[in-house]
Amino acid sequence: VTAARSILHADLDAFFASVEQRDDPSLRGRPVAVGPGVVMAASYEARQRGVRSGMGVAGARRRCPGLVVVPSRFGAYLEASRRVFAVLDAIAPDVEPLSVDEAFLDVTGLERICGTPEAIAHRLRAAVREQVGLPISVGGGSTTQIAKLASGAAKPDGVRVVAPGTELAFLHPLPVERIWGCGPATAAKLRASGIATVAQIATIPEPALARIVGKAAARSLAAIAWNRENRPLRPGRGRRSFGTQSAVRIPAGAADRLDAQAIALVERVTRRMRSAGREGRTVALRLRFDDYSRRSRAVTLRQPTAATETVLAAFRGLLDAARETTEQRDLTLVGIAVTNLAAATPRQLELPFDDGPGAALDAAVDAVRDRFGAGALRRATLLGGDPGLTAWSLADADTDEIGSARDLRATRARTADRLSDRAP
DNA sequence: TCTGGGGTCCTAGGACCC
DNA sequence: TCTGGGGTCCTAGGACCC
Repeated sequence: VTAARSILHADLDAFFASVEQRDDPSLRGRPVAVGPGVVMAASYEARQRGVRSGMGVAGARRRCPGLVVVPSRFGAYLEASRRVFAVLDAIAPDVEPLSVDEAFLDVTGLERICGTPEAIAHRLRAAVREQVGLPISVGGGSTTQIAKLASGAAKPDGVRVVAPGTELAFLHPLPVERIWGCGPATAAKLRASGIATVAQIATIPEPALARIVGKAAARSLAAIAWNRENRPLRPGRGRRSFGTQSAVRIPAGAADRLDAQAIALVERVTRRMRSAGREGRTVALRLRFDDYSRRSRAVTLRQPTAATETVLAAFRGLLDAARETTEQRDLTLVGIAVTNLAAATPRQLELPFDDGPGAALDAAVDAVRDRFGAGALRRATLLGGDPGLTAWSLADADTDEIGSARDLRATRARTADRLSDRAP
């Protein structure tokens, strides 16, 4: 027997659009869409007139003549997101980010100290409103599924907590596509078998359900329909991949035009990885064609890397491997993802310090050239200089753009001074 | 509503190892 | 030469989410 859990799901309302309305008072009360091209977020005023995210901007304007379309400002959204998460982290010990604008909070057992889930939810909303200036809705319940659905019911700008014992009454009338995790493919299979509501899922024996949607999906749907789902929260697990993609229009057989795209994609993704201090071992190519079919190719390297040249070489190999497909169909999207992430390992050597700082420096530089090649060494930085040990980190051209031989000499002079200070 | 850019997870099959 | 059971890693594709 496990104790009942108490989960909150906090979800910013029309996130990007709300940030725009917060930062530009003239947008408040007006229908706003964040674009360009495709609606990435629509304010509630715009939603009332039928604007939905994912719509083309042209279609959105047709439905909603007064629509104000503003360009997206991802920097501002990330900053707002960071501040919201700071508020959430102060409210509950376990916070699992689901995306930039939503998170689960585990408030199990906090009742005596912090109040009921409702009370916590109201406090959370007030804090986000005061400290970040954004509307946020909060749902609560005994499982992540219930909390997630409840926050949807709470929108906009509200709270909804599903009381223990009332979960099935809340769940069962819902159409199957409202289930978090039941998308178009699964919903279509269920509908084709005459299953339209969660209540109907609950009445079907799991083996029969498995024949419709497969074993794994059946197990998870059955658990949800009886509110037995017990997905644990995964606070602070960190990202699993870096990726970037770009919608293109490249006719069949014009694969030579892909190389410029490839370089741009690889540079963008490796730069982000380096500034996050991460490296990855698996490089994946994603292609989409004009009929929306997709192809992917992947390769796993022996060592994790975030170096542009290394990733680019791998990516070009994948493009080559996919050549037959790009020769046959028009390409509409090309993307890259790097997975199998690891923390970037600083290139670091530890050397004995027996013969004084000058000798240690020279030995370090020689050892580094030996180990990583002369070209790799652009700058050396002292990490620590305990008597007896020196530690150096190195940057190659790819991880440190300002590295140069002159910098190296300057660095050596500086570190030699510091080493003398520490020398016995 | 015909489609942007960023992610996550699952599954099946093959290769390889003991 | 044929044959277990168990495990890991990798690739391709699919589904789903915001």
